[in-house]
Amino acid sequence: MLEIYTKNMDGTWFAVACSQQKVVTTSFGETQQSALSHILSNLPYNMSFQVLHNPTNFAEAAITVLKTVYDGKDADLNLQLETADLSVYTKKVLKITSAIPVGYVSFYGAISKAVGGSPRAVGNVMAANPFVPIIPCHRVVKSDLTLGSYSSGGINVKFELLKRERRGFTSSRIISINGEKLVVVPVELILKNHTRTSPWANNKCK
DNA sequence: TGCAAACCATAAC
DNA sequence: GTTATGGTTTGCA
Repeated sequence: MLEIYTKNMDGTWFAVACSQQKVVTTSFGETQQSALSHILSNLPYNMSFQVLHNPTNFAEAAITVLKTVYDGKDADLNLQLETADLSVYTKKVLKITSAIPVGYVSFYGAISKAVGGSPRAVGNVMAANPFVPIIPCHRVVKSDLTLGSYSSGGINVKFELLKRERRGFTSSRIISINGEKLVVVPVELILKNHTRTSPWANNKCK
């Protein structure tokens, strides 16, 4: 039986769905309803579940990880994620995305070069990411250094997440995961670019 | 800059 | 099966 647990921390609702000591999907949102409905949209249509009022230790621990990542802190990502139902391609994209360190971002195109497929296909995987923000799809941006989009909350949320992940890095680097190489650049580059071009950051529309 | 075409894994018919 | 849809990129005017 799938168990769903939601919790409000510092004004944001976090939600996890777990089964057999594994995380099946996660979410967060402004309201309990938005977090919950996002969770449900990631589940098969008629899967049965129960909403926990008293969390298991595992659910509580999972929520804590969500909150830690959300706050831009370095998290210990030792959670078991249930990926059995995902396609091979999706798993590859999620895996390489999870290797992007805090304080850096990468690009849709860079990821598609590493794992195959096209930038759009990578974007599709991100949009359907079952493990936000544990799998840091907010660290994937467009190659022109603009944010792109963010389906779980919009680009304002993406921007805030990245802002909290600033670590003061100054140069890009290449990380290697399973022999595949991926360029990552300091998140500061994106923040700088965003404040310069964003309509709401400088009070100007265009 | 702005637009159009190519990109390719999924979801929806 | 086939078509439609993107969290994109690139090239060309």
